[in-house]
Amino acid sequence: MARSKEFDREQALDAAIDVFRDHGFEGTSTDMLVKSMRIGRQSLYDTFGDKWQLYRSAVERYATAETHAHIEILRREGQAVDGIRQMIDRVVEEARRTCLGVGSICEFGQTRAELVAVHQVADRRLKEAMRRRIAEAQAAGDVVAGLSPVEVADFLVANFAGIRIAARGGADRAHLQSLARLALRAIT
Amino acid sequence: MARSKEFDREQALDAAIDVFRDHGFEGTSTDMLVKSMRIGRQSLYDTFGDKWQLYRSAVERYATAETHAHIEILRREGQAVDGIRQMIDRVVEEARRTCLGVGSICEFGQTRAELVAVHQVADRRLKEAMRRRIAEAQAAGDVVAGLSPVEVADFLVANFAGIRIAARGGADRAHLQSLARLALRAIT
DNA sequence: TCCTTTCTTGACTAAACATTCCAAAATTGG
DNA sequence: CCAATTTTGGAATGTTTAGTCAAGAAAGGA
Repeated sequence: MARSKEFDREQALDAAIDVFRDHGFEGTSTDMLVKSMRIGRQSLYDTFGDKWQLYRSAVERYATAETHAHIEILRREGQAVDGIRQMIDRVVEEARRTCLGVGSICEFGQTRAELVAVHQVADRRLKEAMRRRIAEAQAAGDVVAGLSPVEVADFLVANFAGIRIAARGGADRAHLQSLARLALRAIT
Repeated sequence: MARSKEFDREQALDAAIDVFRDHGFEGTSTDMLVKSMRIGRQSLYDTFGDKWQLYRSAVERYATAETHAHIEILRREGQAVDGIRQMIDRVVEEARRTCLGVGSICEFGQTRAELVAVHQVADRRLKEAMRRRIAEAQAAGDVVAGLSPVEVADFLVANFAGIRIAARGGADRAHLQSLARLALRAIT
């Protein structure tokens, strides 16, 4: 069991994630992090190395959690197409909070190998699960059969990003729901 | 006519746009700007005010040019649906270069009223032109009649962002073309 | 030619920054 | 209750930053 004195590493990381989501890497200072994480400056450096490693850890943790949440909801429903629908609905519902994945890709593109690796792992995991579920939905006649599951998964993920950017730009819920509806329309 | 000694303000702004596209606002230093723009430090402050005003001017100029390019290609073809198709193709073709519009929305969201205003103007102009062309395509039977032109325009713009993020994340041309194809499929 | 205006250059300031150091306080295991 | 371990917060360090200043070079007009 964890000692009570030591601060909760994952809880602190979650606080860091919140800050990075709102301000990006360059827009976040170590002071902001220390205050939000409610740990001493030295603890931050002892536990996470430096600002960059903390950011990398935050992105990794976020990507893992987000991927897991996606996959979980995707598989929850009996009918594959319902799982897909609920996955999109969830993106709409959560879109008000900035996505750290989108943020880090926007900020760094492919310039940091460490980040690219994190994104690749999450991307592969998510899309593999999606492809299986899409094929299932195709077999059930709920998703158009002429499209490859790979294409469909890529398209949906791109639309997640599109919905999130629209939300960050100020689009309201109805607007986002309309985007989701049309994305779904493309594949059914 | 412009004097020959004075540097070209718009040319310098274009150079600034290039830097901001790649590194964002926070990731760009005034040194980087001065070097890329090939003007003296003092000239930068005299001409553009400060780093933030320069950024705002860059985003505004970029948004205006990008909107204009979109609309121009949208209207070039005789058939409305062909204009729409070519507009999407252009996004795919240019997607390798980071979009400053997407970048600034990602970095600042709605936190800076000055930026929100710039984006709103561009957004309104582009979508108005798109709605007209979409209605035209619907009348010709090339775009599904059951959808409102407003919805379709919003959907396409969101997919532009999705395609651009995918490209920034490393997707190759074939991947982007597939995204474009599916987006078009949703509305035809 | 001289004068005015504009651009450049490099040095400068002052603040913010990430990171390290240190000593005190807190917490735990024994 | 003691000793080892951690956490903390403030001070210190050295770098980077945005922005200013002042002297000089280039150009154009008279």
